[in-house]
Amino acid sequence: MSHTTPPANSPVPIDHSTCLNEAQRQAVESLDGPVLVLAGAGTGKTRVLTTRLVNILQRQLAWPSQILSVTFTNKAALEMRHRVEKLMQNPVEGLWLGTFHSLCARILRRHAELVNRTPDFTILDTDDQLRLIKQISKSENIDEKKLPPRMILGKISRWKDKGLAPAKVTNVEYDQILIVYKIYQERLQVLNAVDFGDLLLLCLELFTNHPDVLAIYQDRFRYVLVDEYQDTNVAQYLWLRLLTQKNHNICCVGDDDQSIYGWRGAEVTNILKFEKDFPNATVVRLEQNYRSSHHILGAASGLIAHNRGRLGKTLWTDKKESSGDRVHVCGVSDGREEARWVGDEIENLQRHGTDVSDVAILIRATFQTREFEECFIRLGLPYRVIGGARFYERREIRDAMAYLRIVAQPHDSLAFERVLNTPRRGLGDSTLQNLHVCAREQRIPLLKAAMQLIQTDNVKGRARSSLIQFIQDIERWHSQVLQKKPSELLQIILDESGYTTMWMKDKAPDAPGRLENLKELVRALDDYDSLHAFLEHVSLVMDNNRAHHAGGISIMTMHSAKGLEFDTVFLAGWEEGLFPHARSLADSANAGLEEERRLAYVGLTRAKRQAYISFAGMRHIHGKWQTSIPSRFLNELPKEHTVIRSQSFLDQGTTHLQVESSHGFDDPWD
DNA sequence: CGATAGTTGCTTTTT
DNA sequence: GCAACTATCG
Repeated sequence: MSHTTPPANSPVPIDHSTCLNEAQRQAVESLDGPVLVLAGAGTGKTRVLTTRLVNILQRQLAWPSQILSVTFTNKAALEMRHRVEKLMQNPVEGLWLGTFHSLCARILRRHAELVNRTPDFTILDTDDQLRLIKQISKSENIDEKKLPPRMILGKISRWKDKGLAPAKVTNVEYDQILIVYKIYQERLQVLNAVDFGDLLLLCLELFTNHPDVLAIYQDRFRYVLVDEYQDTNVAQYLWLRLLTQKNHNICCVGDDDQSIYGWRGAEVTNILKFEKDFPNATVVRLEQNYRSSHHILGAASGLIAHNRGRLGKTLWTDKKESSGDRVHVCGVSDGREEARWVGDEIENLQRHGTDVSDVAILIRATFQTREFEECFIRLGLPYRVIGGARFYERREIRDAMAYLRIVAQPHDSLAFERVLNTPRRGLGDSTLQNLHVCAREQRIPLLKAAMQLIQTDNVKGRARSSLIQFIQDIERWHSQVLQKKPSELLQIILDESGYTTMWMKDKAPDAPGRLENLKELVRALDDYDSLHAFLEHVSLVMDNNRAHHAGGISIMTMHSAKGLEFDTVFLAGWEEGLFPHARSLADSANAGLEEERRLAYVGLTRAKRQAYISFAGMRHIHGKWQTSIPSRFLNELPKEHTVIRSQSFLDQGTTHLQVESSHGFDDPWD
């Protein structure tokens, strides 16, 4: 067969015959009732979903705005829209296409008053959340050693993932955390803010408490489509169930073997019990893989077969055994050598005509990017880090963002607090305490409290004049929000507040870099006409697609590689402790291990033609050298699909890797 | 209040 | 190896 999989970003007309048999095709195209497409990696799940979407549009069964399509990332949503428009040969206006979070935010803003917010509520990020939790912990006299804020936040987030508001939590075991949860929710309401979990939780509450509102959306969305269903959590499941109760036209696609977000509250059980939850559901199973070569598929299948508790699929391909090489496994001495080996291999591929933008390096943890970056810069290889060290999480960017927030939304107390004394203007802890007391007593935002305090003489001396100045500044900038372009306004704020000066005077080695980043932010703001649009974009999308259009080798975590495919894939750092990660083994029997194995499966199946796996004998972690032993996953790869390659230091004595492979891969230092 | 030096603890993965 | 917190002094 001459079937070839088109690159993810170049849509082609859908060839139904290659993806689906006749019965399956009918199920997908009949468009009536619930459908679950259960399929393995590389079987074209997203294409099936697109087919259905285009079918609905072409048959004009529904207006675009009557279709709700949920994808896992905003990037995937954009891509899907792009494909649909290509196939429809027209822009499609009004289609509701996005992530659960962005779609919920859209609904919530329309009914904000019903969840005790105003339509311009702020969406908090992790940093803001932690700050709040810390404040509450302190005022409740909770020992941060025994109950770290991170852990409290984690627990609260899990509750939200399950759709549990404080009143619904029954687990007495965590009574202290529950108290914090209650206060936290109250504080969010006062702040006119929501966090990520709230977007779903509040939307769920909105639907349950206001049947009239729910009815609007049930009528509106005649068709609902969901991608990556195995990664939905309970809240998302409940949300979908409410929405589809009327029309029952839900179509989900997913693969239980690719469920890798359990730590974030995703429930594989959602996909396992689909038929029970949506009666009369048609289940379509796709098992022919169109992506990977024979050996890659064999290696991945052999690996995932070690998991219990899966629906069980046998992926097959009609690609010939000769169509590709075995998976190469290579041991190296340390992280630096690993990077050099990968760099050498890529240069080799380049010489044989491979385009490096078809090559990806997939890693377990983000710190692994560094050595590859250093090496590729030295070799002059073009690369891009995807996800990685996030731009919007850097301190200077967050400070600048806080300035924009307080100027755009004067009630945003968290932003106010962040920049009150940044740069230093003599408004320290005591002034802040003062403001907090005043704000809490009258239930007003900090900025309002500040305005009141300067009318009285509760604040004296230098602090007083500083505060007056600061308030005047904010008011002036606020009055310019609609007049100036967002990028100009930011430049004005940064200069007038003394923020730029602060970093220019700073003699720390990273200060110039931070100034660069601020410039970059001003540049990014140029693409937006409204400050509010930008702030919404940042809180929901958060991804940094600056490097998006540049080609080059992609470096990313296996988690962010989900849904993508590459000609050649390097999987680095297959060592016990790193992959499977030590922390994932600690909890819940072998559930953590199985999720790691699924992650390995996801990683391997990203490759179309060639996969390389490497492991290092030592790694430089936390400034200390640590020896490591090869990952157990290496032993689980069927031997007939792998080939072991040795590298420099291993050359002399390490053919024993092969000889003793019945015992597995030994620690090269043994 | 702010600057500085010293101390801790941490890094799994992300919408 | 770094960032974020803490103690101490001016």
